[in-house]
Amino acid sequence: MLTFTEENYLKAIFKLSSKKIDGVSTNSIAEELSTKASSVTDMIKKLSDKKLVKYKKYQGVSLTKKGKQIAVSIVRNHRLWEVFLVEKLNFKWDEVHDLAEDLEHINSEKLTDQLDAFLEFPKYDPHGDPIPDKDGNVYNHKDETLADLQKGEKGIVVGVKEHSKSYLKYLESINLVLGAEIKINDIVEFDNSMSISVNKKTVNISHQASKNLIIKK
Amino acid sequence: MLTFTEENYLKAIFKLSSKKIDGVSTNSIAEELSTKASSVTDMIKKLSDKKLVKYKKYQGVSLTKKGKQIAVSIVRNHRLWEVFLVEKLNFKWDEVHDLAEDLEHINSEKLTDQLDAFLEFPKYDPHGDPIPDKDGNVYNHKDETLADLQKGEKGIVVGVKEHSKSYLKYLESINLVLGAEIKINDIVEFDNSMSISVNKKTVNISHQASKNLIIKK
DNA sequence: TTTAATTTTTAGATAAGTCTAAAAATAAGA
DNA sequence: TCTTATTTTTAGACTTATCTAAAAATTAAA
Repeated sequence: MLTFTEENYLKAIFKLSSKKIDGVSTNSIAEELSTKASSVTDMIKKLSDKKLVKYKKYQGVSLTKKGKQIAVSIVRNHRLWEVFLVEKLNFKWDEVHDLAEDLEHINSEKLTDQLDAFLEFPKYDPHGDPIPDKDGNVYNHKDETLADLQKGEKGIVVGVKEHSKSYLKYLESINLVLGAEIKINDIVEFDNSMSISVNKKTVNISHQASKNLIIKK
Repeated sequence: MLTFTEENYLKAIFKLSSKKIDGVSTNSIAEELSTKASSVTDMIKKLSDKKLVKYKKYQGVSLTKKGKQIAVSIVRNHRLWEVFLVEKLNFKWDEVHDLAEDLEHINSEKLTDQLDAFLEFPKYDPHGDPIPDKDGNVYNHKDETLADLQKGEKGIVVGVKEHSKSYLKYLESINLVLGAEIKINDIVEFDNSMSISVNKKTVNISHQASKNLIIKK
């Protein structure tokens, strides 16, 4: 059995791995977990002893098959709990992350599978992130964002690339929730801000905001 | 914020307090938590510093108002999660304890209250133990057990005093579940075992088993 | 390619929770 | 009451996860 902390390291390495092909750096893990590089080195040695990560000094780190399995199952837990909190307990999409961070560490395959069934096997969490299936397969959205659309094009909101409370609250306030239909009215060339239509209302949205909204055409 | 361990100590002291009027002994806490008396002494000092327990050397320990509040809220969490696991996720009553031991430590008043509402404000957990309300009030069953009934009397199963897997499984195998109606056919004077009727079937039950089954006449 | 900057690792310390073994206090028995 | 037995506490040590500060390795720049 792994500690809470060990599991969080695996999850962090998994998250960072998806962005980089080669080994993940000590520093990036430290930043992801708000800790120090020296602490990361210590922990990586431990995870390496347990054959959960591949590690060579100064060369970065990557997950072994076993380590990846564990990381994915934690992500699966996390996202299923988020669905539960939003769908069943009426939480808002900006309120569930911290609770799911705790709930994800409750390790019981039966619990996870029963929860999955109870929620009727959801494919995505409340932020549009894909929920890994029982075998650990994850089907990510294509990385097309609102910022990639041209004037006149239409799209549907399917996810977010930024999960901060403030961003999520902002999106909700202008009805940019999952499933919302968007039409691009205009793009300001100067700062790439957009005038868009959502729910028959027109709003302006900054580039900073539009490039974090995942869209399906 | 308290650690997992600190919370477990408070819960243990709360449990033991309900059986004794004066201070709870170091040894009994050690036994309850499967740890050593010396560890208990150390932790009690810490909890005392935090004003969660009243403690005088060699005189045992008792919860302060604040300590009791925390303990009760953990018990509330525990029992609500047990209801969730049984009612919503189809767990058996002998499978939920360990999971609830983990889930109970997720501290969020909102989570607890929303869960309570989602479950439609249950009064008892799957073992018949009362669920403390939001204000910390607990309404225990009268301590009348099957062993207290006389020949010819009838009763309804409302709870158990022993929570082991083996006992719970055994009860279920003879249909002695919450709500079951029992009639005492006969009592063997020699060993106080009983012949009883449940669901129109007749079974024999030992004194050891009957004295742990809480009954309402 | 040699020096400078950055990243990573080591060394040594700290805090939490635990343990064993021994000392101190309390309770029980003759 | 005095001695023995039991309970509780103290002392010192260990483990896990963390930190700071300094050393080592790698990368970047002149």
